[in-house]
Amino acid sequence: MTQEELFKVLVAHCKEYGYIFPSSEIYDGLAAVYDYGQLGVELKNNIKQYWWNAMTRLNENIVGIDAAIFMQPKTWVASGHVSAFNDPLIDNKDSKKRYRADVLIEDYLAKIEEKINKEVEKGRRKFGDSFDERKFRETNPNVLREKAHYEEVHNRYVAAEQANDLAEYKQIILDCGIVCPISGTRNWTDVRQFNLMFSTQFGSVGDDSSKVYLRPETAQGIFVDYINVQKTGRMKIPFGIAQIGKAFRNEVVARQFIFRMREFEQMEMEFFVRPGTEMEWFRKWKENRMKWHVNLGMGAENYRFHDHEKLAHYANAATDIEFNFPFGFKELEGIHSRTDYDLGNHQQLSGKKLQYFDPETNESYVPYCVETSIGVDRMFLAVLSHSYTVEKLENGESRVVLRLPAALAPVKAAVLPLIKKDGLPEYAQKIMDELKYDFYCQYDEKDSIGKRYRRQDAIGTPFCITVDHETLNDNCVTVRDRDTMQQERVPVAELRSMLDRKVSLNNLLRNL
RNA sequence: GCGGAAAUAGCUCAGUUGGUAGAGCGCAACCUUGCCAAGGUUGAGGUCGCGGGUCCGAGUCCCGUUUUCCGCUCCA
Repeated sequence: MTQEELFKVLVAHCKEYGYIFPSSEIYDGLAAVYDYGQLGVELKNNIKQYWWNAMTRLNENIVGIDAAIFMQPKTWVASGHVSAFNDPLIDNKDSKKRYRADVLIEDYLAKIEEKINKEVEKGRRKFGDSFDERKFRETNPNVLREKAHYEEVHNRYVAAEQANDLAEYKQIILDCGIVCPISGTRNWTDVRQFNLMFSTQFGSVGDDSSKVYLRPETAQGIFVDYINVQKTGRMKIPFGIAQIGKAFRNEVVARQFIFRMREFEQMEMEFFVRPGTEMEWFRKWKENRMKWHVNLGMGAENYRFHDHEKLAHYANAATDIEFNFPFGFKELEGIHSRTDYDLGNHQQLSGKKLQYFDPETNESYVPYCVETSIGVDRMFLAVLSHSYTVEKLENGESRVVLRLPAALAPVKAAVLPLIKKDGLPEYAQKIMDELKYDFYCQYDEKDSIGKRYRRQDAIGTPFCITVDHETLNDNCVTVRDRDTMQQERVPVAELRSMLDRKVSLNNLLRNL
């Protein structure tokens, strides 16, 4: 099976077994929006819990918050999202290429400047030492013509930008005869606004002043709450704030199943440090986060770092942890050294002091910040795509099995009476009642035992507990392992401790 | 947003030159059944993605539209 085929089969498997459904499917769905089904939500919750506990329980200096999705709109001015997430885009119908309309016009303006400079250079060569550049610029007819044109276009462009007049953008492009660099034609579509932030009306009577955004990242909730947490939690630098929550981006193209969705969930931790120590912490968190991933046992070779060479304006170091997805190595988690960009901007725009007095150095400063940011949905996809296997058995049949890390598996154990009579179902039900407080278990008495094993394999249940006639005498059950299909006889009284050892999240955390 | 492909039962799919909607698996009930997708009986489940058009008649032909996949494009 090729990787591409595997991906398709995986999507079908997710739907068939209640992991992931297309959202609102009875109404033909909604592009790139998915729902987590009855098993998907369990796996997702386990992933979140593994992360949350690793952050907040294993690190005494990291606490969690849950900030609101709605935030005061100024937040997104300070963060840079309002300017960075708004693009007027235009397509060339011949080359099928898409451009930012403002960039096309700016490039055109730059070309006029170039022309003017060339004229000036020509003049300089012509007149030699007696060349008066200022006078030349003010009198040369070619320069004056180009300059007038530049100013006209520039003024129209600035006006269009301020008024956000998309039709005017297009008119400028047409009037200037700007062509597509690829096709060389002027066959343009209309200019459309692509706002990557979702907005909605706050309050039931809507006007522009009540427009709010759905947060495009959870991090800003941490930054605006920074001072509250630091003061009320008596936090000493270095310390971190962790958060799990939904974020929303109106992606131009959202694809590849749950890899890029318009509504997605992030697990972010912002670690605040003394300026100058951020690279040390950046390295520590790189190491720490990789350890968290590898600890799941999905193979260290399936992860790699990808250091950013081109850094975002807020960062002085950045790396991705990439995972080997069915469609190649892709970003799973980002680790960024964000300097004091966010807190600094919030301090400036809000006018509230966001400084920390460091008793060790006796100085006040805006802390620097190292961020770890992972997509829950991407993590889910990584776990699921890695776990899905089709296995050839000795008898020639094939078996579909989800080799999920046991601590993340939705159902930890299935309790199965070998047959549906002779008191076996009743005994099995008693075992269910014993285990259900600690582990999510499923009871199943329908169909042959073999079929029930396969059903549990398909949803990734690590263990099947089978009650047979002998159980009634010796109080022992058969425990069948999902991966090896090996069976072992275990006293009923020891089931709980056995499961705790093999499938509990705490045990996984202990290995970190 | 552009180009290509696709959409029929819960799932995977068949459906001939346009002529009464099909299979396997799954699901429910009962019987049978002693460890790796057993067998039997019965049953439920489809306005063929949606909307128009052509035709005596459309799952099938034409147009539009929605969603998905692949490729561009975009990507804090």
